[in-house]
Amino acid sequence: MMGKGSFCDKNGLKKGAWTEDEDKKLTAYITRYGHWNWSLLPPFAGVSRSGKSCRLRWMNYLRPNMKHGNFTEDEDNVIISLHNKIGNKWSKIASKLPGRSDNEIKNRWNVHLKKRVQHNQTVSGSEHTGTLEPDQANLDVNPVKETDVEFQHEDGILFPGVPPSESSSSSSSSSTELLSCWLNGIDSAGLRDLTPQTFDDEMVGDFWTEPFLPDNEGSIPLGDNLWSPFNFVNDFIHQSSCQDMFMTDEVLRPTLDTYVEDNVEMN
DNA sequence: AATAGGTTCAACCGCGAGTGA
DNA sequence: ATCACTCGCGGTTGAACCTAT
Repeated sequence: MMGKGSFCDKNGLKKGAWTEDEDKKLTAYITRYGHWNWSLLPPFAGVSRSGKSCRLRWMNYLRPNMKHGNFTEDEDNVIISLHNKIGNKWSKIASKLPGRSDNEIKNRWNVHLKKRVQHNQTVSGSEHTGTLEPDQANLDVNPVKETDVEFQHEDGILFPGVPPSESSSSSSSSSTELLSCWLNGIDSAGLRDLTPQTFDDEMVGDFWTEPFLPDNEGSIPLGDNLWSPFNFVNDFIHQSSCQDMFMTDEVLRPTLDTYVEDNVEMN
C-alpha cells in the first residue's frame, strides 16, 4: 500500500512516502557502504531525507531478507506469546522474527492480535479456566515454547536459517570503524551483514578491498550523485600523503565533516 | 456509481539511553 | 558534571485502501 504523499519541510527535506528512486538510491548506497552514520548518510546516498527517515525506511522496508505481506500463524503465535511475556517491547519481539520489523509487528499486534487476544480472554473468562479456545490451542502446538523464547535463546532468533548475529549486528557502525575497515581491508562479520546474498554474486573480487566503481550495468541502480566515503578516503590520503597514518577519530571526524561540507551539496 | 465510514500500515514525532568531548 | 550528538524505541498520525450502504 502506498503511504502518505511526499512533501518538503521547511529545511527542504522530503517527508512522506518514499519513491522507488529514493529506495533504489538508499539501497544501493547502504548495500555498498553500510550505514556508517545515519545523520550524515542522506547526502552521500543522494536522497533529501533526514537520517532518521533513512534509517526507518531501511530498517522497516529495505533491509535484505525483509518479508512483506501476511504473517504466518506461527509468527502470530510468537508475537502473542512474547507480548504476553514482555509487553510492548517491539524491537525485542522483532529480534525473534527475522524479516519482520518492530514497526510491522507493532502494527500487526494493534490491528489484529490485540483484538484476538482480548476476544479469547473474554470468551475463556466466561467459561471455566483452563479451557483453550482454538487460537489459544494454537499456542500450544506452536513449535516455539514460551520458555524457549526468553531463556533458551536470549539473543538468538526463533526460526532457522538466519545466523543469530543478524538481528543485533544491524546496529550502526561508527564512521571511524567503517572507514578503518575499508582502509585495512577488514571484512568484519558485522559489515558482511550489510552485503546481502543477492549482491554477492555481482561482486568481483573482495568488495571491501576493491575500489568502488559505479556499476551501471548491474542490477543496482546507482544515483548520479551517489557519494562514496571511498572518495573521501582516497581524496584524504591523496591530499595529505598519509597512507601510513593510523586513522583515529581525531583525524577522521573533523576531516570527514569538512569533506562533507566541501563536497556534498546539501539540498 | 457515489460516498461515508472503517481499516490498514508506512511514516512521523518525541523521548530516553548511550557515548564522547 | 554538563553539553551535544546519534541512535533506537514506542506511540501516534493520516493517506490510501476497503467495504457497506
